Amino acid sequence: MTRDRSLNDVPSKDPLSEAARRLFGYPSLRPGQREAIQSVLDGRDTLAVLATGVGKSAIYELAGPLLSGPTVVISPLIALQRDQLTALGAAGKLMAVALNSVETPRQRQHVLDELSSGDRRPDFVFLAPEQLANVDVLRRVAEIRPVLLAVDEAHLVSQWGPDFRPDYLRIGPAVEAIGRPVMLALTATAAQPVRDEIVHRLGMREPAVLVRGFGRDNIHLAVHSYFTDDRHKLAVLTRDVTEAVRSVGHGIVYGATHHRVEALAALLSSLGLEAAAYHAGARDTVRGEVERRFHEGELDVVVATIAFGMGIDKPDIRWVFHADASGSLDEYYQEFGRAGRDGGPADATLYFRASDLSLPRAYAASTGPSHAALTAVATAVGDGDRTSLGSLQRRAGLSRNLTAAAALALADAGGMTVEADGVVNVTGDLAEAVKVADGLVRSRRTVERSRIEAMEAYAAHAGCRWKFVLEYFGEAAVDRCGHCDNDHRAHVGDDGMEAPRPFPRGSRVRHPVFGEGEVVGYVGPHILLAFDRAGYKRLDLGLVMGSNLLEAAT
DNA sequence: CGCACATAAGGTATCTTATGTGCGGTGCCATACT
Repeated sequence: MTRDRSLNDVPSKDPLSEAARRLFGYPSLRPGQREAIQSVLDGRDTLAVLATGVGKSAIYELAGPLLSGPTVVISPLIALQRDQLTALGAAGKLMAVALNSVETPRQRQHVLDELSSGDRRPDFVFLAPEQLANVDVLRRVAEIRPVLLAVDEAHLVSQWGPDFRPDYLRIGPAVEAIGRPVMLALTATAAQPVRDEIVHRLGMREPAVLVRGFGRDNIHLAVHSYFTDDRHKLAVLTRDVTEAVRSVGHGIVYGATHHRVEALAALLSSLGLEAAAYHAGARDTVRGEVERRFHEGELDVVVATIAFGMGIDKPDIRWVFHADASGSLDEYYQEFGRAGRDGGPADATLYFRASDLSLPRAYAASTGPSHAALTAVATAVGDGDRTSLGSLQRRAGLSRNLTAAAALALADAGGMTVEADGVVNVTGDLAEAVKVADGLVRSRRTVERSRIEAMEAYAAHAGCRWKFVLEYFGEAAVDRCGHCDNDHRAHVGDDGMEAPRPFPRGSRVRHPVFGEGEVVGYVGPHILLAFDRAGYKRLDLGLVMGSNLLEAAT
């Protein structure tokens, strides 16, 4: 018999909040968290796009135990896994383990044994996606019969999967192999095309998609783009950094290359600031020391490449300046979003020159497996119709990742399948599959390139910048946010005339050249579209209206 | 894609301009060495 509490507890406690308090001591749940947990508890695959600071990990921390079974968490960085283990350890009531290459073989074996036969099986298992490629790990994970699989930083499926860390594309098959638990994908940023790719790649079934706002009222957006050359830009940037450190506090400068951030850090140091460089080329001890000093407030500024970010949750970063533009608005949003997490005022300023984008363009041009790699892998399959990724790698003479990326591209092209355990089955004509895969890689490069155009369009935008960002992420926005540079200038951009809006935001349209796509939003005299194949395009509304360039599609 | 740097060419300036080439971001994991 449950005790009737209606008499002494005026509003009856809801079970989620109670579990949150009992298990983790969370005083309350935020709206996004509650909906996502409920969705998972209802047995639905769930994609939660929740802004930084909402506490996404709390969703699987609570949903797993409430489903009364183990949770597998796919996490991209060992450092993040470590943070989560520490947090769960501090809560004290639940058992969490991680499997990664840092553990000694003994520790690793101990964890594996615990999965199979321990007296008490772990409530949480943290893994990088690469671990799922290990058949032993896969088997043991299957044995604990996980009830929930959570993919943290799920946008990486789309961002890193196609070439950098192809194991991100193998999560989908692995989910089937471990008994198809409920899936939960978590991210702080995903524009509509990215959401679609996450759902598709992970093989989520009719997922609930929860999107909390992308707006951050405390962050002021600005772009400076009047520079005569790079020296001029750096002169203005260093002046602004000095001023910002003096008047509001510490921040981050993002730069494009190792050499760039080293040089800038040295320059700022020579001006008397506590500045340090951070990039993946530095020794781990140096990187750790920079993180620690920044966290403890010893540094005025960290000058960093994109390596500095995930896991940095210092709340009082007052400004994020970009010495070089990011490769996409998605990345830019992630990076500047590290400012002002405490809710206090913060600045996100882009120091822009059009030539900044040449580097991202070069990366975009080389993304995905080359024709040579596709051919090498197709040839390595030979006459046999069943082989493994491991033997393909040896025969093709390519790296593990490139082999996997090429094999997965050939699988997309219908030439083969790649099973969770790495078994490759030929299912079609491989010569044909190479051609199709080439086409798929090319169209991916086109899409990557279009994302750079969106970054460029942001830099050039004369209207409200927040409106531009929010519409990019598929969110309705007011015409003037009041906290960006353009809104502070009088009568710039938006001239008050209502531009015509022939298609609702989010609706499907068809273009004679670019094919089908979705309406992202209306930016000044342009309509911003995300085409399935051609990527982001900004089209002139006058032209669109005048020539019936677009028609509604279903 | 385009910048930085190296080399070559031009014609006689220890120097300018043209042409060529390399290079650039994220991290897992396994394996082969001290």
